[in-house]
Amino acid sequence: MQTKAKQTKEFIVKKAAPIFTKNGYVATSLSDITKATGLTKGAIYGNFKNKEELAIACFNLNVKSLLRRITDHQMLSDSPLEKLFLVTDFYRKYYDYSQELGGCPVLNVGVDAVNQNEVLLQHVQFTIERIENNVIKLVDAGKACGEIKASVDAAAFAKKLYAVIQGAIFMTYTMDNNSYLLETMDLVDQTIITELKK
Amino acid sequence: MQTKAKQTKEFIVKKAAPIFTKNGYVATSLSDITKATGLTKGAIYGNFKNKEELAIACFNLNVKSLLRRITDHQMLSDSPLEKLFLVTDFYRKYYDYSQELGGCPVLNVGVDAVNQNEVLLQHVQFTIERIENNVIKLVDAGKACGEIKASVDAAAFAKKLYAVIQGAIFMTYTMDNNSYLLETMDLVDQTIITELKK
DNA sequence: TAAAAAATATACCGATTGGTATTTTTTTTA
DNA sequence: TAAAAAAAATACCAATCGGTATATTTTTTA
Repeated sequence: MQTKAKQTKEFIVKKAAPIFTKNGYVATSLSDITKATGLTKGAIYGNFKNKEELAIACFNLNVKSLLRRITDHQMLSDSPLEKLFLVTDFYRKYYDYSQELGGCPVLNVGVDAVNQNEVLLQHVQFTIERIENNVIKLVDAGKACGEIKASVDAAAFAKKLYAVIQGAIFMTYTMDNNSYLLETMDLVDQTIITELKK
Repeated sequence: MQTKAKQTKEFIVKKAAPIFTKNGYVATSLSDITKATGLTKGAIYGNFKNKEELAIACFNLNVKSLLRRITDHQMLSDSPLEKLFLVTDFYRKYYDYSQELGGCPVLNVGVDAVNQNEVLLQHVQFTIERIENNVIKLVDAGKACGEIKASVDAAAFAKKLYAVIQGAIFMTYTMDNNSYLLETMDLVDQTIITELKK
């Protein structure tokens, strides 16, 4: 029962996660983390091998809460097609929600990690694949229950869907204008209707 | 005729621009730049007030060549509607082309600058507005010559178009997979046909 | 509650950061 | 071509970087 150890470790990750998302890997310093946690470097390095291991733990925490939120939101309906609309619905509120993560972890860490940190990049790639697989399963389920055209390429749709969503997130953050997310999600809804709906 | 001065200045920017795009502002050090240029810090600081001023000059150079390429590509047709298809066509080849810029300057500097560098962010925002305005003008011209529905909201379309494009760029770079750009541009073409084309 | 173990704090390390003052070299002007 | 001006190189600065060895404190075990 090593309660204390795990508690501190979780505490550090919780405090550091939004900082890494907001600033990026290189721009986040150990002193940023000691300041945010009120702990010293000894405590940080007692719980994490190095800065990279901490950054990965932070990314994993952010992804965990993000995926939980998306999954929870999808429970509002049993229909696969409706669940797809609930995905766009989720991202309509994403600008608000993602603030507590320090921004969009997939977008920020993704851009940050390309050419900079191979391990972090692999984690982002794996996360994207997980999210796309969720969409693929929804499309397949929609086919099975006759809501979605059997001719639809689920994998191709999932790729396009997530690309469009990430673009809307980027624009909303960069322009500090939520209408990018709102209007682009409308476009996605229309695409779902015209391309997928039977 | 201060040829020498301007020459060196341009030389530094040219060498430093892809480094800033690739690594981001904080992760790019002065020693990266002295190494890439073969010059010393004295030469850099003799030509630029500080690192920020150099980063802005680098971003401006990248944007200049990017906009020139888009504009040039649009000259392949006189029809406004065709010019819109030429935009998606340009971005189908963007993964190759943007490598020489060190990545997509709008995406990379945008994500990097949010919460980190207000001045750089403003430059990114201004660039996005310029690109969107180009699209708006094309849509308006398309209306004027009867190619595009008069009911289309040009500004809203421009926002959605560029959001989708940026998302495809992000996914292609993060997944190192050009099919995101290809397939998403197909989606955009379909949207142009169904939403805009008369 | 005393001893052992674990966790945290302190103090330090060499390397690197952005930036500057000064000297040397190069270019321009006359 | 010599003097003046400009540009670039050198040498330096304090501050900060990630990381570590050791001392101290706290927690757990017996």
